[in-house]
Amino acid sequence: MRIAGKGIILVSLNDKSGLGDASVNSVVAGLCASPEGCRSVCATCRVRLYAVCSAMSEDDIADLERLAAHVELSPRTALFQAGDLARFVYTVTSGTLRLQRDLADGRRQVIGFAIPGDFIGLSLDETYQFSADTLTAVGLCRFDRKDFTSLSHSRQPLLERLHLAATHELTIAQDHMVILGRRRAEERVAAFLLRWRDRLGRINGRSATVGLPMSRQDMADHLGLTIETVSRTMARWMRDRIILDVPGGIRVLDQQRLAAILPD
Amino acid sequence: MRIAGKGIILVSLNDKSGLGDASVNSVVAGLCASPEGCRSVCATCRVRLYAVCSAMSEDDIADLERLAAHVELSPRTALFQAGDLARFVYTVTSGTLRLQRDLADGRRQVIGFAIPGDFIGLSLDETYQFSADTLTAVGLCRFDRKDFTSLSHSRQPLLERLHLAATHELTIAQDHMVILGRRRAEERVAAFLLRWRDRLGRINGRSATVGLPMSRQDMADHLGLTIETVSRTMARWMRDRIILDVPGGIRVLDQQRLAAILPD
DNA sequence: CCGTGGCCTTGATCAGGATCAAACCAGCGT
DNA sequence: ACGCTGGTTTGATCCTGATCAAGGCCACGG
Repeated sequence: MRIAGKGIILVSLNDKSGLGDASVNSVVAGLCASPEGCRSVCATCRVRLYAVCSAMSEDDIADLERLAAHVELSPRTALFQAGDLARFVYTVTSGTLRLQRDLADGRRQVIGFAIPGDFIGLSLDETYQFSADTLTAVGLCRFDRKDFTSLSHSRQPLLERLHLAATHELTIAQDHMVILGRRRAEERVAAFLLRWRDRLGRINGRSATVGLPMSRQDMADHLGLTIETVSRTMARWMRDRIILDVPGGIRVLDQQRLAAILPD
Repeated sequence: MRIAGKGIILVSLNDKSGLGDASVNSVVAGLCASPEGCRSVCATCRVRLYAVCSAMSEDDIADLERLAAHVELSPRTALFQAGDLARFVYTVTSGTLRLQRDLADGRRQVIGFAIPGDFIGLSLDETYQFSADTLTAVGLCRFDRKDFTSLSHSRQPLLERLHLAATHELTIAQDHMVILGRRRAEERVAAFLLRWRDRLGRINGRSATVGLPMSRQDMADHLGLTIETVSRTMARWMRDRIILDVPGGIRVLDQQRLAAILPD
């Protein structure tokens, strides 16, 4: 587990699976006793240049830092649930989260996955419109939503950057609508792998090895498929030497053939 | 056809179907000779209170008006195509447009429909990410994209309103992901009818009669279904007296049963 | 009045992916 | 080593919605 800046506390807000690592939690708690998280240090932040914070000048970043608290979460922990009062907004500094909406009868749609640099909590409403859960250990920079909103209204570059992020998200969402509405199963999986690889590449540097911290079920719920269809599709590609199974992910062996599955 | 304010020109930028009404076009052209559209008059604008313009004070609205040109389009006309250089952004003042993305092999995904008050052209990119076509006669308030962007940077309330619009669109898009990814055919059609009714209700006032300016094919391409499935589903509801066929749309007879089709 | 073209509806059949079921596998605690 | 557990793979069968095909309806124009 990565230990950042000054003092970090592990907060396991809502550990559904019982996997919370109480020992690590208590060890680190000695460094920062507040259960509300610790002051963040932008100077050492690894995602500062990617995140919305990049809009802030050296002078202004101090004001942002004053609002920020750093939070670390264990894997498989709920950050918030759809319908919860939206007190906070977040910037992801490390790890991966799953964002999803649920229907009353148990069906899920995974709206997306959040990775370092992503901003979580864009919403008009007083409540969150989706749930967010960690897949891995996750580091977050947390802001009070109301404070953050008023700061964005007094620091225009931040508002501009926020608007940019929202517009970008919208384009992604429309892309995904095409996948869900008009692509066949094989195309959906191929599109997902290629895009996920690109996204990771933008922060880690491009690599044929693609980490997949989400389960097959998560991928299925993201792509509007069943776990069996996702599993069969990828198994076929492994037999065909298009991808290779590696622990915690896959390696793309034949980018050409994978991309060729997608018309347009 | 509605004739607004001072002088209006009908511009048929790219009439694919040959349905452009040349006679009306030339009649109205006498009032405003410029093919680039005419000056807009915000004072008489019917959507001013709903649209992004609502952010502007009485004083500032003059600056917005200076950038605006009013454009009227015939039914079944292309406003822009995906990939075109994004010169303009628009506010819809009347009528309905279809927004869609196309795959190389002819499959379409209708991203959404734009109605009065909607803002079209939110995009990071220099090119449009989707195509926009009129379904009915449409009135638009047109702005040069670059001018509009710089105005929004000097008039913060406009930027805030724009950001609000983008965030709202994002929520709508996420809703639609659930429909496309996890809803069955019948649920998709029910969700569409109920939401479309709500949207129209917000500008026209609530009514059991719901105008459907889009074709069955458009609905199918919006919902990730085929035209036959949409047709069959609605035909069944008509037999069951849940909805009634009226020219140009439907009437909701049994809101209860329609809503009951949707879990959650 | 009839022919034509668009769109919509309806019926028959098909298939892609879902569902059902069982086996597999790795990690983990005992 | 053992058996549990949760996720994954694989196989057999089913079903929803797609596809294929025909016919209906209506607005237009000759």
